[in-house]
Amino acid sequence: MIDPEPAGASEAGGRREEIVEIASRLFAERSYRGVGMRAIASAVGVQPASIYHHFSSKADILDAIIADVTERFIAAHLYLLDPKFVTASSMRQLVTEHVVYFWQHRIAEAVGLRELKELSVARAEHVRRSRRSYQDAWICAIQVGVSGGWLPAQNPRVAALALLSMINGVNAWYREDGPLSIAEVAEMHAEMAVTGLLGRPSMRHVDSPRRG
Amino acid sequence: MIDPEPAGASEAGGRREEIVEIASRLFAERSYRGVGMRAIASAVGVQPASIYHHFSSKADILDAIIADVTERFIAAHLYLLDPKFVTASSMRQLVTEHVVYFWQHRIAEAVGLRELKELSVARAEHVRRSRRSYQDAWICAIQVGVSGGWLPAQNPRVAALALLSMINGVNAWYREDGPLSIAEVAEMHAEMAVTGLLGRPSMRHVDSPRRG
DNA sequence: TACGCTAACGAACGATCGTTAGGCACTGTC
DNA sequence: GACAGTGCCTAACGATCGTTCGTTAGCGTA
Repeated sequence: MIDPEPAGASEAGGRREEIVEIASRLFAERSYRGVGMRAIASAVGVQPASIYHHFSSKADILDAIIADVTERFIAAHLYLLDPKFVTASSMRQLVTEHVVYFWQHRIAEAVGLRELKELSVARAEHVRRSRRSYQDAWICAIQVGVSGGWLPAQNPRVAALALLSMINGVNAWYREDGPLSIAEVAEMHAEMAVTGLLGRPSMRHVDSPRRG
Repeated sequence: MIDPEPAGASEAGGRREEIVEIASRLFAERSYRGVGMRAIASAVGVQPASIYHHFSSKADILDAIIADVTERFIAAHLYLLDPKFVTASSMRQLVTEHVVYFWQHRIAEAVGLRELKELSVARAEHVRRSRRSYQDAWICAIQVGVSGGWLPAQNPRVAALALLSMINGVNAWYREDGPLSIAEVAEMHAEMAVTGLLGRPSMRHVDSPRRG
């Protein structure tokens, strides 16, 4: 039973991964600025100075947390919104996978959402651009559906942003000890999104808004 | 032209209101922990110590920002969800007013959303309870609509939370210099919510979710 | 003139912040 | 057996944090 990583260290990865994992949990709970290097070090079971053997700065830890999580999902799923092949079915699939993925990575996603401004300007802009491309793909896909006559959405841009708010909001209220699995919630959202939010009966009565 | 409040001070209120207004803007931009008393004081045009004549602590300023904004809207609009009188029309009205109100108070709402944990436990719990009662009223109202047969929502709780995520998410993407007024966006959301998200055609095919 | 109140001031308190310097123990390689 | 590299240590750096101190100028009232 001679284990070179006696306690806490989740598995093979080593200290760097362990620091990322622990720091993201702390950042998610108490915010980036609310957690000092001493708190991270103490949670890892190490002295503050030792962290600087694995990361060049505190912001570098935040980088490592946010870096891929957001972009990996987008890069891997953008094809489902390809204007040439998008269908109601592929939209449904994407909504489902989006909800499940975001829940599975909820800690990093929460940090990425909350602490984006703490990143260096270049890094933050990169993440923002990535998100923007995902948004735009959704808008475009819905536009295609409207043009093709199989989606009656009134305003593709507003519909897309409302849809994304809806599915990004799941993490804010879903609890694992509730009556529904995340997969069930995801399917419900796919259903609400594609046949409900985007596919409502086209009675399109645009009455005049109250203020310009 | 002898003005006792020469510069910046928005109007009658006096220093206290001025500090609340400036601090909420700073907190929204750089987060609660990212803004020191010296920064607030400097933005107000005063020495740090002077702020303690108006507030007993930094957290007290945050209290003043978050205190009413969240609860005032809820208290004023909860009647629209009264189970005995709720209709599709009153739901539509509430969604519209919700979106407009939240946009008009977007700075305080952003701070209230982001920095809720920085509040004292009692204060934070009070706000959470208030939000919860609003949520529950929505769930109950949708339930009434389903029972009454005029809302085909599949799961009232999930539908309500999805709806709230959708309308709370507007502030995250809406920009005033875009092509749509906030009133127009609000009306669109009311339309999407009531005739789309909640009122989709009842083809209710509940296929088995992938994972338990 | 004396008092009390308000709103502000400059200066400093102890604590904590992110970070760095320098050294010690261990490991594998020449 | 010397050497470089790794991982961690103790100790401390200067900066900034929220807050408190004692004081003062201005104003209204007795």
